[in-house]
Amino acid sequence: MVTGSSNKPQQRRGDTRQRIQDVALELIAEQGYEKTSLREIAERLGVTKAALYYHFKTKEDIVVSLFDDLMTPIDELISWAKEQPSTLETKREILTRYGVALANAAPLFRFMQENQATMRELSIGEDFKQRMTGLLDHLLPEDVTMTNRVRCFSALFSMHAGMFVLKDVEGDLEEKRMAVLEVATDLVTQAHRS
Amino acid sequence: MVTGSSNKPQQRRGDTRQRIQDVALELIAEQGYEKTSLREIAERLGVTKAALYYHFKTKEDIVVSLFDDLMTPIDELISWAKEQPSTLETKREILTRYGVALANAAPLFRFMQENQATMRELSIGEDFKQRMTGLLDHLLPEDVTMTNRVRCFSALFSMHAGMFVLKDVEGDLEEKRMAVLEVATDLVTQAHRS
Amino acid sequence: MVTGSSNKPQQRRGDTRQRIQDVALELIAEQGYEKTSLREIAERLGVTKAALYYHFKTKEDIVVSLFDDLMTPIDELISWAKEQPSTLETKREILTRYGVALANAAPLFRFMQENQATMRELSIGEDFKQRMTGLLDHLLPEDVTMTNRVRCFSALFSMHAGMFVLKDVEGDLEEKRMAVLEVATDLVTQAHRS
Amino acid sequence: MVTGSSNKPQQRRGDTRQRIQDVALELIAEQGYEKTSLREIAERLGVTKAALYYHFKTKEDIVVSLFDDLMTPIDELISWAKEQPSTLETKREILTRYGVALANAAPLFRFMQENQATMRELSIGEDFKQRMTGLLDHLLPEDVTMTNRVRCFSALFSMHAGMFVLKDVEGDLEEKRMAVLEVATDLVTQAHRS
DNA sequence: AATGAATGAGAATTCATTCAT
DNA sequence: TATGAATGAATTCTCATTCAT
Repeated sequence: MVTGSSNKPQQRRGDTRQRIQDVALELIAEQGYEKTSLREIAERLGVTKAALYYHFKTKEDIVVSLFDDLMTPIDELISWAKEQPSTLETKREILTRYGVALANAAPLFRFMQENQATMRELSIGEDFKQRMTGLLDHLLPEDVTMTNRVRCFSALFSMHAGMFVLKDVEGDLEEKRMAVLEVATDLVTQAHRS
Repeated sequence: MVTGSSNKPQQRRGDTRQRIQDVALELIAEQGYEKTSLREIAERLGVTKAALYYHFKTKEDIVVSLFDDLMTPIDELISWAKEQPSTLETKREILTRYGVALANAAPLFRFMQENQATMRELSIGEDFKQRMTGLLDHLLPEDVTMTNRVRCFSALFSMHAGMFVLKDVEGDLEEKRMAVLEVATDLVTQAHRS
Repeated sequence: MVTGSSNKPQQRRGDTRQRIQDVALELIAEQGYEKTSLREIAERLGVTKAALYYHFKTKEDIVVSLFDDLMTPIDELISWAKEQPSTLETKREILTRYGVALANAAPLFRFMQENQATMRELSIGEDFKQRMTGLLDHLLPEDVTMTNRVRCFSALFSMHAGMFVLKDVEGDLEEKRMAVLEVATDLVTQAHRS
Repeated sequence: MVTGSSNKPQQRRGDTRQRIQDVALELIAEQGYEKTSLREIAERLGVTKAALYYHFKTKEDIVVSLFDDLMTPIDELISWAKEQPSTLETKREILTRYGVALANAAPLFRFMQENQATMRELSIGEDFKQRMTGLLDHLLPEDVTMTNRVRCFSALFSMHAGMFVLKDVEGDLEEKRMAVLEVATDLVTQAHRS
């Protein structure tokens, strides 16, 4: 992930902003938002706290910036879904694609999953909830009973909780991913047929 | 929620410890663990910070004490499950009872759900994970494929995530609860039959 | 030291005051005055902090009370010295007797030695300094040069520093005590003869 | 003692670290380590407590830093002693030089003398004891009886206790210093000859 | 002779943030 | 593109002390 063409330890230039984001994500996913201090981030990067403020206006800003990269694929997925017919096939494809997006931004989802209290105050919380609702709309069947709604919700939710919760279950990672996707697909399928 | 019939702020005697727990739970569930300061708790109670330290050794201790009351019903549920035959009927009953325990300690589950990063460092994190695994064992079918494991996990998980996530879905609270229970039961049933 | 006629762990009665003093001395000698809290003393005794306040007015009071027992023998020594002729023989006897007093109250002297900064603010500091000066007067020769004054001071000082400083020198305790006394006597003898 | 010629409180730049050390030493020597709070140091300097933490990691760190400057001359003295022949002349010179080092760092020695209980927990305690033992080795005669050991110990000890203890004895400071040195030299000489 | 409950003052430390250079 | 120096506000926690019972 680090390109590292130079050999001088501190001197990568131009990519500082990116490196801040990398380190911030890593630390925050591991320790939580409030437990991760700017001092810690700066230290691990070998720069001063003040340097962080050259690149970002506030601590919150750093986190928000992380989500910018995440939201795009989801927005694209929603756009794509909007133009498809509302078939079971489409719904399955949505879940599959969502699984890919999720795998590509695993640490970020972990952060979201484990810092919900923080998310709520970080503006992005609301942003994300909207995306989820957006996706949900495309999974729901015509017959929107409460049970079906829960089923679809559960499908989505299980997908991005599953990854982290299953961490300490033995078994191949890819196998787990498939299993999660299967269960989610089942749930949506049942909703569709009921 | 506070049982006291009087509303004079200072005059209840002897129940301070309980009142600290009540207020702490309320605030922490709302704002998260790290965002909730002892000053805030004390102020809302009309006592000094030092008073909190008379009743609890540390901030962490307050939270841990909250979980003591929660763990008991779950432990009892596990004990009960241990002595039942491993039938589908039993599994359904487990979920039903779990749902009750969950409803009785809703704010605490909300806290857990939304402060997972914190839980991990609060010792109780591990404690709770063990209970979950304990329950899971009694839900799993004889044929433990990965998919089935995920199904049961998903059932359990959906139950205690569901309550809060469905908060802003319109509909009667009791109806939602029933729907969640139904979906969870379905998942376990499928695992059992597969 | 503890009389212990009863067998119930907490129930020794009547001697609480004494027990507070014992524990306080022990802890303070070990950790210093400010580092030793009343909570710690109370806990080690199995009583509440409030109980300490039944027996002593303040924390300082506890320490002051310890010195009451110490000062008496020294005062007696000074009184005795006052009535002796100012011979070398008398001076040697003073040192010998001082050595005994010192051995009898070793932990207290250790406390004094190691908490001088505290002593200065604890009133007793001045009290003790007066005693020292009183003793010194009886050791000084007629010819009071600065050097002789230092010699006598050094004698006295070495005696009550010696014990603790020599702690980690190998050798029999009694042997060390004798050596210290010998050196002190030498110093006073030289002053006397010069 | 502060070299600065100006008396404007805020305007010196770049020397803050040094100023913190100066003020800390002054206050701690006067009141003891635990009685001196960072607030007090900061206030007297006209900066915030947080500024202290920019320059030093902890309160303990401030004190430790003070000793760094002190240890060097003593280490040099020991090194020097190592290369001299073990004659009486050398030993006298050691004491003389030690007296100089002592005079140059008087407040620090006063702090050590009066806060021994604190020193023991401040790591530097052990450091210093080692230096003392190092010096002692070069003062001891070939015939190491317990009495001789005490004599040398007493010599060293009297030197750095003497300064402060003699504070309230009337007489010229320089004269006292000479007297102390004389008595110490006498003690070592006797040990050498015995 | 002692406890249970509390207080007020203050401690050390940490944090996000700012700004002149 | 950064750093060095600092701040203000907060935090957790500890302490000696008090007082009604």
